[in-house]
Amino acid sequence: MKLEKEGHEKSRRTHERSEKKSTHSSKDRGKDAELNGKHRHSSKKRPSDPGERQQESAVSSSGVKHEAGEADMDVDATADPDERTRHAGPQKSSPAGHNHTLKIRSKSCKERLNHKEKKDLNHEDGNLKKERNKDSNQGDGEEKKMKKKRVKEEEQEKNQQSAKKRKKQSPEHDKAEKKKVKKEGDAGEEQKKRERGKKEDKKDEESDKWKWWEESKSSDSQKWSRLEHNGPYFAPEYDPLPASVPFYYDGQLLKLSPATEEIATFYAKMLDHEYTSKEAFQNNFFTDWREEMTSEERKQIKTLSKCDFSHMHKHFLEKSEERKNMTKEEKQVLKEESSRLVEQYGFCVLDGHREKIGNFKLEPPGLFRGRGEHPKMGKLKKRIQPEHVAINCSQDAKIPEAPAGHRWKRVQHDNTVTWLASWLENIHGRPKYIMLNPSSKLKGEKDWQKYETARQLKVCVNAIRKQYKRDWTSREMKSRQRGVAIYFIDKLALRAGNEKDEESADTVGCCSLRVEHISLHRRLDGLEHVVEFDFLGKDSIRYYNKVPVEKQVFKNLKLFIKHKDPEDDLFDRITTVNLNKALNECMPGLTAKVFRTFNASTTLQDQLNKLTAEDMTVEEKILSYNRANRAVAILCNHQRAAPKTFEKSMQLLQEKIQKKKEQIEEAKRELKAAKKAHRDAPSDRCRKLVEKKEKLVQRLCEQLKKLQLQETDREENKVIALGTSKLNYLDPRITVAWCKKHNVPIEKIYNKTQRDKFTWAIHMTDESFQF
DNA sequence: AACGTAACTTAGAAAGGCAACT
DNA sequence: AGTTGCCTTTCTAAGTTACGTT
Repeated sequence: MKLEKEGHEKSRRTHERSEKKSTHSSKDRGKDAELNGKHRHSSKKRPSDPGERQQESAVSSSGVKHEAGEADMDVDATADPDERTRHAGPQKSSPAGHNHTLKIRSKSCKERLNHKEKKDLNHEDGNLKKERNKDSNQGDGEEKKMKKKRVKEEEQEKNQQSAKKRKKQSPEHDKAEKKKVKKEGDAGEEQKKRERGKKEDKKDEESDKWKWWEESKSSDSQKWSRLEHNGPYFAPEYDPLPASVPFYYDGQLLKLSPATEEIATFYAKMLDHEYTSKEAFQNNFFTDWREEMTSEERKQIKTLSKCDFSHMHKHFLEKSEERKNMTKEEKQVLKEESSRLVEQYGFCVLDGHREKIGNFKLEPPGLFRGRGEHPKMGKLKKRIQPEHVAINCSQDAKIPEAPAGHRWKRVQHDNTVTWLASWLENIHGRPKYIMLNPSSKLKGEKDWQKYETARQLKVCVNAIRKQYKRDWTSREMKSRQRGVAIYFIDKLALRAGNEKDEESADTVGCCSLRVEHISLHRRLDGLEHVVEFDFLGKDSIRYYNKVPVEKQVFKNLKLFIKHKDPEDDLFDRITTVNLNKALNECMPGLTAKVFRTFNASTTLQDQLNKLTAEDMTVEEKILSYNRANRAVAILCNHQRAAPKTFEKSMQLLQEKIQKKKEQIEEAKRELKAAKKAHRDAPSDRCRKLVEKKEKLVQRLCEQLKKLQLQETDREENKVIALGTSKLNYLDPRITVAWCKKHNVPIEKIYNKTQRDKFTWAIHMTDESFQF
């Protein structure tokens, strides 16, 4: 009974969600659920105790048993990463039509659903029997918690110690650290430092760098011992428009108050962006704008369409033109100014080392631009005042000075977090932070750890795959759904897919997939059991993919969608929370996103091994690397808008190719003629001419090949973004090892920023590294 | 458990800058 | 010298996950 109710609970939420215009708060939803679900128990809680569940399940059916047998015989399709890359990936999309179908969600089918779904699930649940493994790890979890607490306390005590005398590891980190630090003892460390000192003046930049990866890893919860910085840089005050730039309302000249004018300029600057043509954008903007007006202005300005921003718009175009046309000297002055800013605000001192800050500039006010169909697009992002900003630094540090006449919201000394300053953005009311640059120790160490976790998954992934395949035939619906969900996450590198509120764009990940996002094809394009995915993921990027799946998965999906409406959750019994909990029990530190890292890095390693040959030129090797990189980007669905100049530059390239072809034709004709001449009247001169022409043809053919390669490369890259995976998913040690092994200069693969971020990997990796 | 929130990672667009072409 | 096209950097939105509270 409860199981069935459990399912309703989540489906119910989706229904409410589709009623975008309704004013229901999330709290109301619960109430509704109770009212409408007459047949259900009134309790909303989901069963937590497996024992509780046992009683609810009824007799097993032969059907389920049968299925179980089949599943065991299924082959592991996931094992072949090649297959994975082949299937995953964006196809040419028709976003307009797509959005249309996705957006239309029927409005109210609560009753219908309740009834239907209940009936069906009832049936299925009747077939579910006692859980096989009823060992709950609850006790285990408790213990872990306690242990963590103890460790935390221990760490707090050690807080006072200085950075250089790094404490020995707490028991929790023992394992990880042994792996990482086996090389150097403290003595070696010291020696190295001294040596470094000697070289100091030779290579300023090099010697200055903190080789934190050569030190033993510091604790997990204590992020620093000492932290000092100069606070954030505030956006410059608003500089009012010159009187020569008019604003008209309904044909009448209107002098706006500075505050009102400032907001008007935000809109004016965006006038030729398609954003401003959207109704939601206009409404949100206008509402927020009016709120900031003086009462006088508010009385006058009532309709956005009567506002004439065109002069402002023109003014800003001219200004940017001016900026472009500045002389070198003027540009130089600006450059120096900005580097002074970096000098003053761009760095902090963390545990005695100067570290780069990532975003030391506070976000300036402006209009919020969400991605996709964001309901809040166009809203006013307010100016951040010092009174909104919290500062985090160490107790003994000099507290950054707030701008004259202002004070900070608060100053804290919390070394369990990494941020230097934080504030609440006013659009969603969520905190934002000023944190360190990716090249910093704090970020680097975490990054390293991430890849180590992914490598751990490599060790136990087979067991996990076995487990989720077992779950496909579980007698418990929840387990089946979890099994299929983890399978998707593993095979397709889907994101976890948290629930979202209506205040954001309607995008989904694995756990939040709805019935409407998949279609099942018993047979498609000569393949069996094909699932067609079509949904908007993070950043409203479309995921479209047709994937053949195991028969048992297919059967399960059919079961999951039975009697559900398109806008119901596909996985109505699971959430990211309990999915991650289950994963964590398989392997400490394992969560859904680890699969993405793991599969991405594994794919890169495999592809590199496969695509690189010793006899290749450096250029060819780089091409191979990019191909491998692209396989990963496709797997992770990293897309970009096609470059604006794509068609044009493609055409240019094709013209070049055409020309080359013509050249080849001509050269061939000449060759033929030369050969004929040589046959008719053999001579040394003729023979040489033939040779010369042969070489020419050969050379031209090679050039053609290169161009054509470039063409396919560019075509394939049209909507694929390689950067994201390179920066976030691919263990840099794979790349470094590959470069060393194949004598490819690292600069050809990583640009400056990337080298900075991955300095640790570049220093510590030798060519034998395998992910 | 459910919920809310904090902290941190991941993401694509836009701006900026630079070098190769015309 | 101006233009074009590509790559890098900056910006900040949008995810995930951990954790505390109710």
